[in-house]
Amino acid sequence: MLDLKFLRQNAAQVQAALARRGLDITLDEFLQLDEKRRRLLFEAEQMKNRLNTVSLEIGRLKKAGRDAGDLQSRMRELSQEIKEMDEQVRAVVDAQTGIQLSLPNLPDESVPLGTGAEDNLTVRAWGAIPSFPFPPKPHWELGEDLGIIDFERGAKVSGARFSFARGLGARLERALINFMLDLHVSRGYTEVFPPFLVNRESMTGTGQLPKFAGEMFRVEDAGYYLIPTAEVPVTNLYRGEVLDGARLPVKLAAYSACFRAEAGAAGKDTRGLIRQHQFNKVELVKFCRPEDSFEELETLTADACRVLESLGLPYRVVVLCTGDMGFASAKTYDLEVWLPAAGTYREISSCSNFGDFQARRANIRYRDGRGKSAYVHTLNGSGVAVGRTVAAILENYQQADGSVVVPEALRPFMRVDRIEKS
RNA sequence: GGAGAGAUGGCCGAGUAGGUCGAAGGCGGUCGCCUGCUAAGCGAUUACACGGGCCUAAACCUGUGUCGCGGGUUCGAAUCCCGCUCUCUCCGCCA
Repeated sequence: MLDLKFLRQNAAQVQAALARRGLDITLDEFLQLDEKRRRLLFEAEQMKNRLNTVSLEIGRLKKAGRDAGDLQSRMRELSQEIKEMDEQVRAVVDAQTGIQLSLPNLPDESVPLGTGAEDNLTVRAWGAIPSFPFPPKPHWELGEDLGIIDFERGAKVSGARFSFARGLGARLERALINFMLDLHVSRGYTEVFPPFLVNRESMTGTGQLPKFAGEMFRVEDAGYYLIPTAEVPVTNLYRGEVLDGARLPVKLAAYSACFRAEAGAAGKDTRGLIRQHQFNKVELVKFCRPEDSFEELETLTADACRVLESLGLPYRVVVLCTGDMGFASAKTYDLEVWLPAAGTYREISSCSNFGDFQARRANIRYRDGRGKSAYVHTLNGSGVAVGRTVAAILENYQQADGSVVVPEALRPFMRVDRIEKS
């Protein structure tokens, strides 16, 4: 959410920034509502002031044993008028807040201009792209042949975009989660295990609601939402709180299952682990001082890169252009891992600085010893998506005989050197 | 699921026969004084949001709202009534 006063005073600048995102949004209606709101508010407040003043007077008169019936009946009328006025104010505020909540964050000036994924810029690449003396198989074939991933029964038991992991496949999921969490904890993150269902307020706090209801699963009766990422519960951990400035930055690492409806992705990535309704992910979340957030984004991204480097998976880092960035983000780096069978890089992590956009929605502030409180800046990034890591390991470490070598760093967790058909 | 108790400022905790209560007192914080240093002591100060004064910002003054959330009664509600949420205790059930 953008600041009310900022919107009021810098409407042109905001419109220009949104235009960089490819959005043709005018703030005219918002500004008109704002003016109307202030006008009505002022009127309502004056009426209330009169009511309060006279009510005190009535109290005094009564105490003195004098009659105040006339004043009382007049105030009864005023009280009714105030009620109607409040009704009007509320309608205007709701309309204005609705617009405010639907405006995306402004891209940082360092973000390249563009309209879509093709305009993202590669920042750097790491690792040698492997060459195979045989045609590399896609991970779903490897997984099925090895008997470690079962897509068919996933579809039977649940539906399309669900799967079972089995045997060493299941152990691989668990190993990756433990490996990633251990790595991040060793770099100063505190491990958190969050709820997977959250309420509406939390989804609004991080920006999924009200705009993106269609992308999430919801528990009908209870009204809970299934989290699309641990970002939601972990960022909302401090919703409505004032953090001790001396404790910043707060760095948290959380494993969670993630649930996404993938509406609108019909026909995309229908095979394999790339786009499932449920997948595992380890997420990094930071709360920091405003002046530190862009530096924290760099280190957060580096922390995500470290996972891929430790696993020996070739990847590149791209900075998302203005047209491809997420709703709440001011700047985003995607990590893309190399998938040999497709011969392309695929997103495996997305690291974003949200500035105070989420903090304002979720009302997360900090305070130093004395002085006023201010909104923190929030950041998060995958560290990293587990399902896609499984896919990358299977494809990059496959052998001519169909077996898969286990990356060195994972062996303490897997307790085998190689995954073979059993 | 059944029975009961509760929710007040950064924290603890007063306040219910409705009327200067944004809220006593304490702790903590900040500033000043005192002190060779520390401890202790003394004085002051210490919620947030949104408006108006104000042309941009700060400071300041002023108004409105906020005592879990939402309604209601009343000229007037932290105090009375209704609904909801959450917390705690006991019983039952359960991984």
